[in-house]
Amino acid sequence: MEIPSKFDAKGIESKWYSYWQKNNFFKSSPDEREPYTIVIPPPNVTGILHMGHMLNNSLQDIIVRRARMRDFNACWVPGTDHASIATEAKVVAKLKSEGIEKSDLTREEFLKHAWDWTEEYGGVILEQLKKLGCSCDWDRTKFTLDPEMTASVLQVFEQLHNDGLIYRGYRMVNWDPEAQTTLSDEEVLYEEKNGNLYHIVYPVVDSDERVIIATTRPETLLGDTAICIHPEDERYTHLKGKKVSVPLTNRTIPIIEDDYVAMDFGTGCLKVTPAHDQNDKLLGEKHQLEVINIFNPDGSLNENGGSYENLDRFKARKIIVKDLEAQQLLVKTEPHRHKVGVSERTKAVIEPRLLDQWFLKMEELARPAIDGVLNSKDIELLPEKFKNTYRHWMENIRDWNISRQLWWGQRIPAYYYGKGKDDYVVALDEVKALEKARSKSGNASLTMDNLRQDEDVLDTWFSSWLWPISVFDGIRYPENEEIQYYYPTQDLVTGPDILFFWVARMIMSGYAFRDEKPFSKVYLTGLVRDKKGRKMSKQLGNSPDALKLIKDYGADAVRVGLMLSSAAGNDLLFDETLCQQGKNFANKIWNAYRLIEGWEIKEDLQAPNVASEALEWYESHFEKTLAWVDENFEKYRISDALMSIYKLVWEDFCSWLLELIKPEYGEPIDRQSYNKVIALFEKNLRILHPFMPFLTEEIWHYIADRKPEEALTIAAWPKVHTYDKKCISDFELAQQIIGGIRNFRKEKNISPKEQISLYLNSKPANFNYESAIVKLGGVSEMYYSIPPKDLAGGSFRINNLEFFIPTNAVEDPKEEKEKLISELKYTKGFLASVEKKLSNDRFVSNAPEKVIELERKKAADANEKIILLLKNLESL
RNA sequence: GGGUGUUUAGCUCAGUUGGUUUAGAGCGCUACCUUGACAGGGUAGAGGUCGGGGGUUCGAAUCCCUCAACACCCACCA
Repeated sequence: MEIPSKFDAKGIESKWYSYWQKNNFFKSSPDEREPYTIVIPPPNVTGILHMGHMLNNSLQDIIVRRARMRDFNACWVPGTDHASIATEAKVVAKLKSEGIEKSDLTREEFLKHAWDWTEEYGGVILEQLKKLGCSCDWDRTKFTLDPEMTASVLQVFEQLHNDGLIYRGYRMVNWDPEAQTTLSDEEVLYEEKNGNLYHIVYPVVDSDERVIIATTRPETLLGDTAICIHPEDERYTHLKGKKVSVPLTNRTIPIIEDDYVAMDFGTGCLKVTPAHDQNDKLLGEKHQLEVINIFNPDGSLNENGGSYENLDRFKARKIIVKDLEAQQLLVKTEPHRHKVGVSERTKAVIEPRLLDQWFLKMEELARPAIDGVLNSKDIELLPEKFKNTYRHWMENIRDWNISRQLWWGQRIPAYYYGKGKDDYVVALDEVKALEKARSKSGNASLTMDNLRQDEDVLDTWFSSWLWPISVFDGIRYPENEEIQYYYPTQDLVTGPDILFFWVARMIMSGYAFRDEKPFSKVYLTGLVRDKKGRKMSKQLGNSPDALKLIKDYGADAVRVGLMLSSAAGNDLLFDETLCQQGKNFANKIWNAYRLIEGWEIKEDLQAPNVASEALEWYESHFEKTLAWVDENFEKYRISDALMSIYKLVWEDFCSWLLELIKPEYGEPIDRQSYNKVIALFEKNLRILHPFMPFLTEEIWHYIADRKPEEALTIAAWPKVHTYDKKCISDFELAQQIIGGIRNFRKEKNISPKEQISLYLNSKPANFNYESAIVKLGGVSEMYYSIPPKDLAGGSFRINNLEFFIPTNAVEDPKEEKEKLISELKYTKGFLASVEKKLSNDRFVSNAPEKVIELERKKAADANEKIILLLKNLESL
């Protein structure tokens, strides 16, 4: 069969992916083997594959595939996240483009749209993962809004509420006026913005005096309920107990004192707006101030805004500033650069707002999660540097606001039956709620009509924090066979940006609901950045199209490209040329096979020495490399593992082994060498497979006609055997000598085709692999003797061996001399540094024996070499 | 403002508890090679006073101090 000279990934990827699926290689169910479980960090259901997904899912696939080959029961659970804010924002935007406002829809109508959207786009990202080669058990695909997932979430809510950990609180929350929802602190971004510091006059009541206050938000003066000064601020002490009138209103407010005020900022005098600022709220509580809310949910002013009612907050600000100016109550406007909180999703400026919210107490939940990661090492966090960040966050953990004013998500299972603060019950459904409400209120005549379910939904993370448990339905059925078998999972691979949102909370939920860690190891990948070091994001448009990369280079090449540059936990500067490198590598492997496949085999031919020696060396070298690869895998140094395989295949297998066993053009190869080289090539394919599943499976089936049960995907990962270390070091010497000959040829302009003679004074003990030197060095005659005196030629040295090659090309003894002198200079310098150490008494008395011995050997070798070089110089 | 981390070849990074030659890899670069696996290739080579300064030590890229640049996280003084 004719094999094309260039490897083309396009034709084979879907072929092998469906082959794997058809044969159920990715399916897992509990059996007698040891499980190896990974739950996928569920991507947003409406998301599309970006570089971050490519990186962390490639990593997971590599780990899972290797585990599968090592005869673990590998189970990679896929799924998607409903991502309430992100998805709802997308649906709202889509409806808007169709002329539909969310506010015109009922909850049910809106959810219908959202589900339609989910059904249309929800499978896309999972299909994209298949293109990348991800070996997930697709029959297990979960979605965080699946009925059984929702049931688990509600059950957990009820349980935590019963335990008194969930409570309602009137809290200052981050309000997004555009999405009209609260945001968690993590969803607020702070941006440096140019603003103004407005100096506003507050006239003191019954006095001619005026107090000047600096603020960045003049419109909030409508909600001011006090002015605050520092008790020791002499500029203002005489105003104690007085009142001021609020400009543009007819209200008067007290002057209070608190050392919270910074005397050196602004005018040292602070306006207090308890309804719209966290710190002001605390001040207000302390001094029992009135709370005046001046905003509507959409950020416009409400009835407390007086004549400014219904104006948008920013419009109101402008007008208020103008009005203040007109009344000469604005004394100064100075530019002020400060950070403003904006919504991560909508970019709207956050408005702090007091609202009834649901909170989860975290301190108690955090305790075992702190211990498990930091003390008992029950969970390993890689790389370790994230432990500090983890500790810092966990030890200062704050209660979690779990309610969101959205529709897309699990609706909070709280039902109100009366007007009182505690007139509500938490129940899994309406029927149970009614029952509970009747008994709690003592009113048996309550009906469904009296019940009103809370309007809010739960934070998305409140469902994903249960992910490793709920995908196996371990919340509802804690004793089920699957959760018992697969939990705890092995590895979690994700980005450091969600260490707190998600990872820490999963750890807490694992200990809380199963009394056991959710995973043994957390592997945090770096963020993918572009060449300029910027984080890849849709906004910047600097993220390459993941699917286009796969199309252009092939999935294997993209995987290799990503892995080559991703040291654990370090950010990864992604450059498309890495994919080209991966593609070149795929082609190299492809052509290595093409070479072997093209050989004619002759059955009764004796294997030449050069081939059997080289094969023997590669066998040992493979074992040594494999041991190193395994070690790197254990440490999650996937990049290093790949690099050593890359070099093994490209350099050792292709450039050394194949070149050595390659028969002369047109000549056949013996059966024994052929079988061995094929067997070794197959071993290469096995360890390459987790990285490059498509290419390797393709070649695997080219090599032989194989049944599905012999597929590479389920073949065994090789076990490390003992190997011959001497054989490796002897071959290394031969490699150096061949390098020396090649260098000599280059310097003397001797064509690689021209055969040479090689002289070596005498044959040293470890001088094996002569056949390799002869073949790759282009040596026709090898002499173990001193070359005849009058023979023209040149010399070079490897370690302390001196080689001589006769050639007429050497015309320039001056050049030869210079070379010797520079070699001598280097060696002398080196010897001097070694002798300096050895002549230092303190070194000799303090350093370990082994180190000293080593230095002595260095000195002896250097001396020997100097003698050799001097002799050469003399003879010139 | 508080914290964590990074700084080694043109680029991206290793360097495993301080001691194996006077620091390594991949890519890139330079020169030469190419009808016979692969130019998506081969061979050889050049390239770094390990961010600056100070200290500990017989010995420092590695430990300590200090300065600088950069990155990220946490808090949010109106």
